[in-house]
Amino acid sequence: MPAMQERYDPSQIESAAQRYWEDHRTFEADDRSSAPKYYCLCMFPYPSGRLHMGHTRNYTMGDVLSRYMRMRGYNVLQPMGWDAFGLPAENAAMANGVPPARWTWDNIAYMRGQLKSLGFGIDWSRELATCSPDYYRWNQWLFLRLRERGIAYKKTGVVNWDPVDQTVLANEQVIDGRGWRTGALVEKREIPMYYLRITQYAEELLGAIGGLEGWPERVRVMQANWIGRSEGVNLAFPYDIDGVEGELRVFTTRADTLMGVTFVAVAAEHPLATLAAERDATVRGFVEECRRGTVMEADLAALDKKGVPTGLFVTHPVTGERVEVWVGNYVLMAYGEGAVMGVPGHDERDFAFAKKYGLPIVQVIDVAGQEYSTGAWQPWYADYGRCVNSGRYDGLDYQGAVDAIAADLEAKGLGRKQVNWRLRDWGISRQRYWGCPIPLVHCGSCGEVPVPDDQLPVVLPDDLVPDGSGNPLAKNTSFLQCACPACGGPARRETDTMDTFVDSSWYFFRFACPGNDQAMVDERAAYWLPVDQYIGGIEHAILHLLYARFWTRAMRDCGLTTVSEPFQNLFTQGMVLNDVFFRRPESGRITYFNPADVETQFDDKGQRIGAILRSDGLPVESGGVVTMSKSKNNGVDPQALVGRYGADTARLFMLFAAPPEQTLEWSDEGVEGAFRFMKRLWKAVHSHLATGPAPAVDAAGLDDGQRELRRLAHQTLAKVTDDLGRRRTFNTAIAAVMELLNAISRFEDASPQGRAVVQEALELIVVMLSPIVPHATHALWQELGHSTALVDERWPEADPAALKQDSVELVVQVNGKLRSRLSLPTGADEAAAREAALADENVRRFVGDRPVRKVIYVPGKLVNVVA
RNA sequence: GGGCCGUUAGCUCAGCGGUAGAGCAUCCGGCUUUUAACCGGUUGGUCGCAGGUUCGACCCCUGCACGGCCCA
Repeated sequence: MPAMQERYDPSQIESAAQRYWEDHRTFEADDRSSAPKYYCLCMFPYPSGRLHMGHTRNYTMGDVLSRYMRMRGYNVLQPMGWDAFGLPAENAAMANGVPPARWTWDNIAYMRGQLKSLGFGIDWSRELATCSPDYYRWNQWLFLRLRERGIAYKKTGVVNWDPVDQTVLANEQVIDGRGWRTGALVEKREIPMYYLRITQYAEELLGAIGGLEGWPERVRVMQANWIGRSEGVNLAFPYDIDGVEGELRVFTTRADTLMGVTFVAVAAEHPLATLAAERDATVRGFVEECRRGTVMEADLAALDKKGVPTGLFVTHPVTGERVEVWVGNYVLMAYGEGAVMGVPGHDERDFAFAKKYGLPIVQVIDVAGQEYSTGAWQPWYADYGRCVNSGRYDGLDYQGAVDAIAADLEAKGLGRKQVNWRLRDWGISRQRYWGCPIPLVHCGSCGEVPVPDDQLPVVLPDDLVPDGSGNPLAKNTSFLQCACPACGGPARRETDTMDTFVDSSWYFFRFACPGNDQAMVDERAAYWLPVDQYIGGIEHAILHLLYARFWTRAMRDCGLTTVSEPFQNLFTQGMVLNDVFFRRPESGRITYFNPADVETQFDDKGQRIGAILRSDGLPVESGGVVTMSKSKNNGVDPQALVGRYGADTARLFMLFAAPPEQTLEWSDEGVEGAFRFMKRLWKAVHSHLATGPAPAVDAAGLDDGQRELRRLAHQTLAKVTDDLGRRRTFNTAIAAVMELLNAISRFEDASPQGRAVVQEALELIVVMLSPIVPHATHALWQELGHSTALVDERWPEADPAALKQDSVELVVQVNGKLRSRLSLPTGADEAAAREAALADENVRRFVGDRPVRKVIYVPGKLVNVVA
């Protein structure tokens, strides 16, 4: 072997290591193995053109776990693919006149190269793209199975309609109620769409959250809130308006407050609101205003509560009194019955509403020891208590009142107990081109006909260029025209495509069985699923994960898998932030400058005092630290980083700079620091080797200094093992290795055993860092005299003998304050510790004349003398 | 409006009932035919605020303040 390069040269080291892994097909996973399997999956990217730092961070974490588990002896699968359908490709097509397909495949090719340059241990033989017919044919196939089972069904839904472009807009294409291209006021339109009956699984999806022990608590809470089960009473306020009889239905979780109802409020789209709007211009104006307003709960909650009376009255189901109907801007048609009962005495929102419009407020719940006043809202008004002013329900508690009222309503046919869900069925139709075609045909004589399985896939033409005016599929006769599969007559294909969340709801199954053109999944999926570790951004905590959990169950009920929960463990990594710099000219638009072009200025204490643009030397304003984004021009290009410092430095910095679950603030100094560490490591090995081969460690013959370094090395191994394996805190693992390397450089013992201990410690460092900086460690392992490839090594165990200490230092406190330290032999008992502590000069001084009341002893840690 | 998370050295973070630590930055000193340099040392902390529990609280509890993330 040629002598080791003194200089750390990442580009040469990294291409050599990557070539080795590729030549040896190191990361191609075995579909059957006697070793336990480990399926490590990162959320696949949308092929937007370039990897951003968030991807890089995500995939680095997945790679560390994959490589670590591989060294623990697992049969590891780490695949990668592309979430390749979606709107950005259509936007790019419009901007550049290039078909979405070509744009997408070009992006994939580039980004694949980026991922390879970062050295991720991915099994590329399983790569998939959701825009490929081999993949999406199974979307279509399963859709047809779900349709047969009544899980997929058709009903009308509301879409955003741009009247100028004559096209349907996605929610993100509507900005302040206007179309993003035309600026025209967007209208709501009702059109037929396909839905998946996810609500049929609501109970199961909710109940199973309790079993997701490997998921972050906050994600579980978010999912539970999203599904939103609530128990209550569905009840009716009958009415007779101009001889037309009907019932206004409401759902309430607080039926115990029914006797406190002083009004009811309905959504702007509610039939009674429509009726009132026909007769009253004020109502009509208000309804219009509401329709343009938000449907987001977050906005609703912060909204100024507004309403107008309709002049219509309904009958209270218990008292028979007249109750006026209001239209409220805070009532959602899509939730519950689109109407709520107004109980201003015990609902904060209703209270504010009643105050604003001078509606009566009645106390009907009493909480012991509390004084009720209609003057101002008190938080306890919403608490459970006993009924008052409620006639025959007086004195009942919450459950008693709900039971009694529900029973009375049921007897009258005016209500019953009900479980209500916030979750709604999943609308999957998109009036867009670049997506998976919905495999249906419309025939004049047979109606809607499914495409037979043997004619799947319905292939999306890949040469169309959308122009913004509607779905190009609807104008493409070669796609549109077809023969009816039932009667053979002329028919028209469905032009709606599927929501891209469908594509990502099962890609993890397909990674397990690539290449199967006969079935959606096969027995290989049974081997690999469920995913052992799923890693991705918190922004997918709700929709993607919920849809995947649902789709997996749908596949299960079609007999395709026995798995119900696709993701055993979930890890959500934090986002990557960076400084924002800008100038705002007196007139004109704000301009953002990339932090790479800005120089930060410090005073002589190192405090940041300002920043200037390099190109003109003039100051720029700082906008704080926010998520990297195109709009703020504060992204850092992973490729530039790899080119300048190498993949290992990029990986090291991203893992070291912040705990995995927290946000990471970009710092060029931090990157430099990581690079210096790589050089230091390289040099430490080089200078150690320069003095010739080291003998084996003779554990029994070490002096104190040697034993101490060896103990630190094994302690570090124990910590890093725990940090990578259990705690998943890569930053602390790296910090511990840094400390060990510092200790090695301070260790000046050129004796044979001194050098043996250094050799062992350096080898441990190289092994411990290998999942994190795999390229440099691959090279260093061989420099340290091994003919094996580091990636195929087993993870070592800390030697218990090396960890043992002869003596322990005990902290001695008097009344909880540190006053002294003791060194005692390992295994000294309480009596010895107590005796030594009480004999200590400092302890005696602080205890003084007072009698010792108590001595607290924590073995191996401390003695606390209470006087 | 609600839910969740955070607040420890100038910065980024460890520590989660028992000695307040690391990396980076600063400063000082070396080394160097410096130019993607390196080495040694130094400085730096009412652990957000106020109560409570405890022999003992950065750590547990309560309240408050500030910041972040999420809510078709």
